[in-house]
Amino acid sequence: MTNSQGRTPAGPPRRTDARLNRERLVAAAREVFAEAGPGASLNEIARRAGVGPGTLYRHFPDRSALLTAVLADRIETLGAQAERLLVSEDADDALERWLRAFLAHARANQGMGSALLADAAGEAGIDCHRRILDMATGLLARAQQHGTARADLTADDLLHLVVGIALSTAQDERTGRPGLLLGLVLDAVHGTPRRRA
Amino acid sequence: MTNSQGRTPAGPPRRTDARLNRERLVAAAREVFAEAGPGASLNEIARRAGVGPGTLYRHFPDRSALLTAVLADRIETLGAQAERLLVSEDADDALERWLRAFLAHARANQGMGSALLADAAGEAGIDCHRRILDMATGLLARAQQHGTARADLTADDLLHLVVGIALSTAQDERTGRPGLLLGLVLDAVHGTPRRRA
DNA sequence: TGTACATCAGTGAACGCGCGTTCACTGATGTAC
DNA sequence: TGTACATCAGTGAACGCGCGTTCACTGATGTAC
Repeated sequence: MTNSQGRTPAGPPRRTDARLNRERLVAAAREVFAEAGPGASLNEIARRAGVGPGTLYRHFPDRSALLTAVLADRIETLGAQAERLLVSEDADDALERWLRAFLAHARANQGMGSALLADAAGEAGIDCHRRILDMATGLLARAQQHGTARADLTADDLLHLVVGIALSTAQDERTGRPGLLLGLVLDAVHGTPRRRA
Repeated sequence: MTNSQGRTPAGPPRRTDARLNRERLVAAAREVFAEAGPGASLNEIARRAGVGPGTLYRHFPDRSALLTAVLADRIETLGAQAERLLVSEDADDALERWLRAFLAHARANQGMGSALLADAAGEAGIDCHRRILDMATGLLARAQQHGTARADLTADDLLHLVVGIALSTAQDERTGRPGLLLGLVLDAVHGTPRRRA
């Protein structure tokens, strides 16, 4: 109420060691989730962060809170990019660029996809979902109005396809593969629906 | 060597109770894998089959053997369908029908996708992978030669996309969704690649 | 600036749980006569 | 067809493991004076 140095009620903890540990935990979680998927061991994350398991629970009441924290800065990045792209010249190109970025993030964090799509536990998870969906919706709508994207297409469909690519190529070492598959999907996005016989 | 009543060395066990239990285990595994994914508890499967855990291990040395057994009849079905479709009239339609069937199977058995694609443990898993890939390759090649499928497309790409759809819609209750997404992918399959600016 | 103290964060052993897996034993089955 | 037996399958308690989670205690930090 009085001072402002990280004193905001919803902000990070105000003690510096607490904040440091929080950062360590998120960093470790990012690593471990990337390696072992969203079901990775929380104890292992605490271990990797160099703190006791109790510390992890002090900062993050459950797995989904931790997942959300890991996702948060990725989403921040994507959000910034979306804003920039929303005012760019080529609406189709903007959509493509953003989807490629999203794919990269989803691949780097297996949890992203699965956490975002369905049973995204907790309010925070829902919020992530919503923000991603909003970005995609904005870019897609513009590509439909001022570009060549098909009208019969929802952002949700598009995200499902991209997340699918991320999931099905999760253990694929060939780096070009996901981008190639996304290219195929993008062809469908800009093509016209087949005429049914 | 002498008689033929299930005496084949690689065949199912010859005692009738053993065979019955094997069938029960596979049926239970089908259920449980469908519910909990390929990482489901083996003890739970044994429990659901009404046998002791030891019995499960007698029949299936490891999880992948069990997964493979569950997949086997699905693959049998898909294989029969592929043979029929390979001599059907419309090559494009044949590919589409088979992909839709494959998608349904992959969705009904979350394990199918992940087990088939990457770390398909063991020789049997590799074999499943190979068989599926062969079917897809045959149908795609025909659609490329006698239909309208794009030439710059591999069966592996196609399967990745379809498995991606299966994975990303795994917990989706809307039944029409996966088919719709596959429709989009099929549009890309038959469309021409975008001209790059 | 220096000190005392209340508060908040960290610790890590411990718990209960379900998992995969084993193995000594029991029991059912198929076979040979 | 009927019986004796060897073989093979089933049993399920038990083991060790790592998991998620808790909590009584310790210690560091920021604040007030």
